[in-house]
Amino acid sequence: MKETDIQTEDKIFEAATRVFTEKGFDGARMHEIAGEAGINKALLHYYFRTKEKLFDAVFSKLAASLFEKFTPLFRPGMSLEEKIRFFYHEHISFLKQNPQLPSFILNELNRNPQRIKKIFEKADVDKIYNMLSQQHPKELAEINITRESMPQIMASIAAMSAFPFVAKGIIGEILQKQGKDFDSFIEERKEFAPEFILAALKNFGKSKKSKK
Amino acid sequence: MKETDIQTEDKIFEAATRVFTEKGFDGARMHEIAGEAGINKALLHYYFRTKEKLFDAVFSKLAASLFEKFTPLFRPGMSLEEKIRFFYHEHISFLKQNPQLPSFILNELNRNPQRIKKIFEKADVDKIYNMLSQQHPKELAEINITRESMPQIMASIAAMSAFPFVAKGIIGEILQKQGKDFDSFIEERKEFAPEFILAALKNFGKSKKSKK
DNA sequence: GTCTATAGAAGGATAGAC
DNA sequence: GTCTATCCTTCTATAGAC
Repeated sequence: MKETDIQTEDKIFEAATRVFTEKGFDGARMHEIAGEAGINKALLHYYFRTKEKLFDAVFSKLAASLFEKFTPLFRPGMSLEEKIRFFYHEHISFLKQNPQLPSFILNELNRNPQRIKKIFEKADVDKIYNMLSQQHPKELAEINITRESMPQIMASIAAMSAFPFVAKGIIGEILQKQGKDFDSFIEERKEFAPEFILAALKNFGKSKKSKK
Repeated sequence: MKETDIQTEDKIFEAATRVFTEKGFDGARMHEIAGEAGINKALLHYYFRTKEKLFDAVFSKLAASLFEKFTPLFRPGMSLEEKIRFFYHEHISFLKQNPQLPSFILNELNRNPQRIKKIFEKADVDKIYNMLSQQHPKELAEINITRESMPQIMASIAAMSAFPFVAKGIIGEILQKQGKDFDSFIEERKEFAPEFILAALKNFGKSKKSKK
């Protein structure tokens, strides 16, 4: 019966993923998850014991899948500019398939700061800066990216792709009045975001240098 | 007794504001709001009848206060560049005092799309574009802002100030490892955001034009 | 207007049969 | 492993005294 075990556990996990991402921890109901999975409430507890544990399993996996998408930025063999274009293309395509993901993750992370530490021994800006400056020493110097300015720049890069999804409600509504829709806005964004960031970085580097 | 009525109603409203912004609608508990207000659960219902109605009152006011901050962008007498600098300074200062506001508003807006329409008869990008192009015809042309590119640009401008607060959990954690803190990151951002956006707009306009 | 007490519903979790 | 039935707690909301 190992087969069915795994099948059921997976069904539960997928149902929980849907319900939790849509409603959040507080808004999700165990009986709704059971319904989505086509099984019974008691079985949820049989497999995952508590709501909290079920949530943790779902959250950890989703958080990992989200942040994993940043790794291409550190793969060698591409110029910085290529990496940025490639990153946005991949990242936004992924988010388009999972539009509630950024909201969900960022929110639960704000509510439960403890969760952060579990996942983020990795998220060390200094390491990221070291890797980038090894791979792109000239480019970073040219556009004036320093260890100091890294957090501001990284936050801005992430903002360009994640924010539209976090603000999907309003943006969708606004677009609708223009006779446009969210999906084509997002499609455009795959091009717009990297162009915008590259333009900013080029000019930003220049203005900083000329001041000195 | 009108005096005390208003005092109590205000106390409830303020307590509800704190609890709802911190925990969201689903996470908030009426008895916690009552406790925060220093009164009794029954009194909440006496003044606001239901949790839903109390939430609506709080939400409407907060959403209005948040989006109100965008109006300086349409006040005449400033160059576009000055407006952008001024906007970020004011907006980020405001958010620094109310760091959970963007998360709260955007989230509840995603969960309850009906709410949007109540508040946003105003949010019409075309109107905004018309106002801006009347006040800054040359400047807009120079940096190549068109009716078409408005949504992308507006989303990017909003992202630069709102996103750091939405992602406060992670960003704070990452900064901590560098021996920095979120507040000084935000303080820096008042300068960084406008410089970054202005740099992007300048260069973005150029690259688009030179392609044609 | 404000309180105590409580109704009534819903949620998470478990016991026990199959 | 899966189900039904049920316990226990918590939550929103109301009744009724003061």
